[in-house]
Amino acid sequence: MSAPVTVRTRFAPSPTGFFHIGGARTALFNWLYARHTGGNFVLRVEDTDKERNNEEFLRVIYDSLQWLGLDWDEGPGAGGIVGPYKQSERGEVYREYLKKLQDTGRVYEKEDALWFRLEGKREIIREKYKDGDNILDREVERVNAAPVIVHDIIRGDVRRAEDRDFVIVRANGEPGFHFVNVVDDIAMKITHVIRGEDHLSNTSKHIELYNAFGVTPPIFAHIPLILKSDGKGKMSKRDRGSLVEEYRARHFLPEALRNFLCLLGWTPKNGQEILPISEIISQFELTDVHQANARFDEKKMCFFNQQYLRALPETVYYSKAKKILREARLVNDAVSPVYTDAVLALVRDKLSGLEDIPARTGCFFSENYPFDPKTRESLEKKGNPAEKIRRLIPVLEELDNLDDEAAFDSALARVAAEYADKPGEYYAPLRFAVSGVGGGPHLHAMLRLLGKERVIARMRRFIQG
RNA sequence: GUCCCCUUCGUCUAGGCCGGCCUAGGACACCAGGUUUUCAUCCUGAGAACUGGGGUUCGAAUCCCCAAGGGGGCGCCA
Repeated sequence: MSAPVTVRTRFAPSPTGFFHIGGARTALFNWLYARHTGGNFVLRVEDTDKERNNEEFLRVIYDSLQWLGLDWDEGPGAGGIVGPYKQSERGEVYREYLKKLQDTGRVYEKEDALWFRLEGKREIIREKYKDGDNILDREVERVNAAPVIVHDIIRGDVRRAEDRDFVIVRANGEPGFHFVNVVDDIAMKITHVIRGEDHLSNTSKHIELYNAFGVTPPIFAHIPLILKSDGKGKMSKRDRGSLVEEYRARHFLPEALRNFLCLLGWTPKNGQEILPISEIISQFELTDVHQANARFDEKKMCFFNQQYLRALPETVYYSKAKKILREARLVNDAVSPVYTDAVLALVRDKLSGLEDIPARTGCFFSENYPFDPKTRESLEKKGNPAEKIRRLIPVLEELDNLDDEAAFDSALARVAAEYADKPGEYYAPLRFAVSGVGGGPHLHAMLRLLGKERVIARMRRFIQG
């Protein structure tokens, strides 16, 4: 019996671009597994390539992780005993491990860089390789190394042989990815390496390094990739809808995105799709993660967002929605909070997401709302909307107010009867006249909230415009 | 080119390890009806898949082999 070991997972982003969905899902699975096992989730910044790194990208990563609720136990801002957690600050650790590796006699210098030497017979071969879209030809030294086995929780044992030496310290003196990745996972006592399947082929290099260091490799779990919603290949930061910060800017609910991401490559045993994170944490197992890549479906993502929006407590909804209204400059301090709340209550069940709020509520906060040309066109096919509105004005003026729905309906029915129309033909034009759009909340509730004076003024504006 | 991974409805998937309960279930999307005298809400319903070929077996979506297709790697990027 070996002593129980605390699980330590890590997310090791490289701040060379914005934070995309694939990275977020990798972070999420690492986080979930750590939380599930009561282990630690470490954040490590892989910023060895100084040319391509940038503070702003780093900020985006921290913010996005926090927004998604993926808190790290160790890492930048959180401290920890195996730091520092930025590779740019770990030069000493790398020098120490480089020395260890050099002592094994497996390191040699070529063209100012330091290389790791594989063991096996060597031969020079010509091989074809891909450079962008071109297939080119080159001469390389191939090593007939013994295959290594990657013990992968998700894929089983994968055999793969490395066939060429690789760089561990670049000519500019900076240590390279394979080296720092392995060194840090050793030094940080990482027990489970959960990363995208695109790293599976690299893992044989990593195992070679672990073997050279005389260290037992961690447990690997190569998770499936997220493919773009349409077209070929995996999702990349250039694809539309691939950036976490984009969903944040669009006021998606982070819990919804997170829940949706969980389901890309993993399914709860009970089949329930929308479930609280505590439930996901308790059900999450790496052995249940799928092997096949998944395509990102933004429509389903939106559905999740809508479901989470419906379930939001009222006070949370109001406060998030008001923030959006202020940002969109639809309301300011002069607008009554009671009126604002009433508007927000009215539109809530029509929203597919918080991002719809400005469009859905605009007509409640301005008398100069635009008229949607498409709706106008379809109304005009069924008759003359302006004429119908003109007929309604005197009748509505006779009412004391618009609070009584029955009184309003019967007034409208009288007009319809007078012109031998169906009452139903008057509702759509009236909605359009007072809001400028074809859909929206319950018509009567809208009229009541606007009040008789504003409604009639709006009807007049419609006739003139 | 080469190595590695994968392959159930349009998409995400259940089932596969322990072959018969699968005339393959759910979700999103789509389509059709209905309700709401407006509506992007709600309700009901329909269509929609085991990549192909061999094998093993009384019996295969489920096990084995091959092929095809998809994805990824093959950087002094990470």
